[in-house]
Amino acid sequence: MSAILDSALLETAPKRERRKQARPGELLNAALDLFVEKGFSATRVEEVAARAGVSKGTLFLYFQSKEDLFKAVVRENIANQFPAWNEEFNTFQGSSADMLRYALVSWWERIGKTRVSGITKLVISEAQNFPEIANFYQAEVIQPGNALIRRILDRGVQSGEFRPLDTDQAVHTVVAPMIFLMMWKHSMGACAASAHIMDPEQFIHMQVDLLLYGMTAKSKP
Amino acid sequence: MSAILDSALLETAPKRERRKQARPGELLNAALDLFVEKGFSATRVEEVAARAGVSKGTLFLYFQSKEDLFKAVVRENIANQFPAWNEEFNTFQGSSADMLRYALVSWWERIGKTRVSGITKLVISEAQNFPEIANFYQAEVIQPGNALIRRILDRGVQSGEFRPLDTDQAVHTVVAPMIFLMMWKHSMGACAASAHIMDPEQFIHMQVDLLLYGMTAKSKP
Amino acid sequence: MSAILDSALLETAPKRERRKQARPGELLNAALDLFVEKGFSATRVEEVAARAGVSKGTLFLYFQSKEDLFKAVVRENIANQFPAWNEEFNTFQGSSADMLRYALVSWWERIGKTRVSGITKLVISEAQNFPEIANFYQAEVIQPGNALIRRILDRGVQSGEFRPLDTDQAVHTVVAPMIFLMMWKHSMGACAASAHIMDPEQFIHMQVDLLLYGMTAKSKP
Amino acid sequence: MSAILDSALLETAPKRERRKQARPGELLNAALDLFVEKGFSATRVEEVAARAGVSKGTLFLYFQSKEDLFKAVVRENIANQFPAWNEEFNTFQGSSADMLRYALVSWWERIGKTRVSGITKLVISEAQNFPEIANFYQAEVIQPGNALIRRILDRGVQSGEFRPLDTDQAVHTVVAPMIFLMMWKHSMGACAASAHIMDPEQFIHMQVDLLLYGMTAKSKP
DNA sequence: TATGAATGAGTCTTCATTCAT
DNA sequence: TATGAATGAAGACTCATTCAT
Repeated sequence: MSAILDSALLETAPKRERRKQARPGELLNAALDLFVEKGFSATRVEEVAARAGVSKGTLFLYFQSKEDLFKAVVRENIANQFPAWNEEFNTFQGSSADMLRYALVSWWERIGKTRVSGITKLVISEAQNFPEIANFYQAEVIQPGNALIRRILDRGVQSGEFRPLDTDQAVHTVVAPMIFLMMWKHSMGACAASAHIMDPEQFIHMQVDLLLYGMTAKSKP
Repeated sequence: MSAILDSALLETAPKRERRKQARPGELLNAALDLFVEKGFSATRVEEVAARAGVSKGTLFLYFQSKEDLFKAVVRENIANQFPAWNEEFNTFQGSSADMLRYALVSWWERIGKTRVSGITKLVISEAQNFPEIANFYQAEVIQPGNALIRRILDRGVQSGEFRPLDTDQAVHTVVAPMIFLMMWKHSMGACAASAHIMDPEQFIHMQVDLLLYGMTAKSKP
Repeated sequence: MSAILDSALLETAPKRERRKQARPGELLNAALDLFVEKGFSATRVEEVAARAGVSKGTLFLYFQSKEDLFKAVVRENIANQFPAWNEEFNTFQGSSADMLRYALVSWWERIGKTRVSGITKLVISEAQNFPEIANFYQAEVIQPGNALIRRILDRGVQSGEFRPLDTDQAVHTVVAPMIFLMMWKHSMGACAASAHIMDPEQFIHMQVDLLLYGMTAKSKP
Repeated sequence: MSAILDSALLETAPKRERRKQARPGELLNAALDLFVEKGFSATRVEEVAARAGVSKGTLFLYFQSKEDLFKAVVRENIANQFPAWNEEFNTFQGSSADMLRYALVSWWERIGKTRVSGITKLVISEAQNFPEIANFYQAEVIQPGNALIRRILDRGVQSGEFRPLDTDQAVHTVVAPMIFLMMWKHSMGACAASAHIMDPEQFIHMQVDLLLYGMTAKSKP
């Protein structure tokens, strides 16, 4: 079939295609791509809409504002995962050391290695210019995430597996390397020259080793 | 004649004249503050001018564009330091191991711990949206910086102090932790909760120890 | 058959059917509320539809445009009353003075004191921005209304009860206070502080007294 | 000189004419025109700018927002007159009856008969949709205006010229007809057919007569 | 050199109206 | 008939850059 015929036929295709429930998902997907690629401020809602194959107005049918769109992206891709994680942790069988390692490794699988981790880089980069977003992220991601980690640490302390810890503080020691990984991946890691010099999985295991060594030793964390 | 010498000499000039000559410096200083605080895109040239005590139009007398202003900030604060470093390295007396440690420690003193390190965070955060800036930074900072480090490594290899290395690659291993430190400082490090969990000087010495261990060992870098 | 009779008959029809038939009426009712509350321009068709319990699309099934909806509101609530008034006036028994008083008092009862009077305020407030609406209102409300009043005046003049008058002009003298009342009610009258300083019924009777005095006196109107 | 030469010469005229301090005044003047003609909501800032002979951006150089522009129009044309009025009232020689008449007549001369009175119609028409404007107008125009009138009434009561009054309430009785005049002028009065049926000056004097009659009589206000 | 007035392209957001189902 | 998804033109406001003085 010739290109001419093709385009002629396509002319008759419905211009207003309706995909109903699919739309929000397509928009969220496009938004995730662009937010990760360009950041919050530099992402144009019109481009998000275009990438999702809809007009600008359609986006505002599903999301009240650009900020709202961003929050939805965060909820869809990160915050929504917390209940499942909570569930997993409730039923986890094994030592707290294994649990910590499992948590970080599976975080890497589900978040860190995917484009979703770009969201964290974005928030860190632009939080100062968008306080509302910073607060939202703090409340919906950072606090629940920290709580999840603290549960593991508390579990280990209570079982005597870990030595007594200020778990509120120790949480940061666990989380910091993960944040570093995300920053790395979406900045220097995106640069060909630097990409190979760190293996994330290896890095995570090394961090876990370090952490466990510190938390089982008798000295301060 | 360096800007630093300039301003020193002009201290004695009549105030009006001195201010005139000092304008670019004041603008660069204000720009550095604001770029570090808000990023490139979110910094308003008008605010830079206001903070320097001049009008918006005056800024464009000295700098052709916002991008040009940014480049000048980079040159003034980073690129300009390379000749001095080169000089120091030419005359450095001591082992290459000492030289490497000295390089990283003095980098921390002169760049890393100052607000200048915020520029690197900015570039990493926004490079994707401003390719021209990325290229400029690559050419004027990253490449000279890497060259400087490679000189140390080459020196060590040639003297037999270090084992044979692909120094082009090894450079990244040296630089990456420094970049990490800057990202940390200007993102998580700015957050009170995370600030205390890492001591930069200690971190640098640890990294140097690791690097030297790796580079003097018989295994691959 | 009038809309009122329609809805009375349909009371006994099955609920679903009745609702179907009732749709335009519900829309007109909601539209009247919102037009009066917010004005023409600031009223959102979507809100009208929502208040009528239907979707935005349904509204456009019954009314071609927002303007058309407005015209229907005017017809339903004002213009439709003219035939009945005409009928009443045809069969009115009594002096023309009584007739004039009756006309104004019953206008107050049926229009002035109800939310319908808000329409007049709206038209006066926004006519300049919507010439089409201004023309429509002129043709469908003002002219028939004036004609109605002129009939009374002509009747009085012909019977010798009133002195010879340029009734085209005199009509304005009769109508102006009614318009004032509507403006008052929907602007200053809505303000608590001013609400009590005028009693509409009293005002109307006073106006009628004045008018009759003027029209029966020997001097110019 | 031919049209061609003319336009050729005009090509060389500066496109960016600078009139400095004149700008805000020109913008306020254009804004007053358009606000009165179209109302607040329907007035486009771009059109205001165009009428003032400047670009959209220039308007925002002088006024932070459309609302701010409107407030400036009100201040410039109405609120600014209160100090002068206060001064006049402080030094007024004569009876309080004369003073009241003088106040209303000079109000008509300076406000009522000018396009400025259109602002009051606008506020009354759109207050419901712009609460911020309503509050502003209440605070900057209505309250000072009422205070001015109350001073006259209080003066008359204290001198015994007027009978004891609840002057807070009586103020509305004085103000209402003025508001009516403005509404009339900018709605029905703008309509050719109704324009002649009321003479504002005559109306004002009649109102004053009525008021004075009521306030000097022994009955309730 | 220094100013600051002026510009206009670009951005988010709204809403009457259309159309496939 | 009824829906509600989709559109796109329009509007307020921003800001890097230019230019007359």
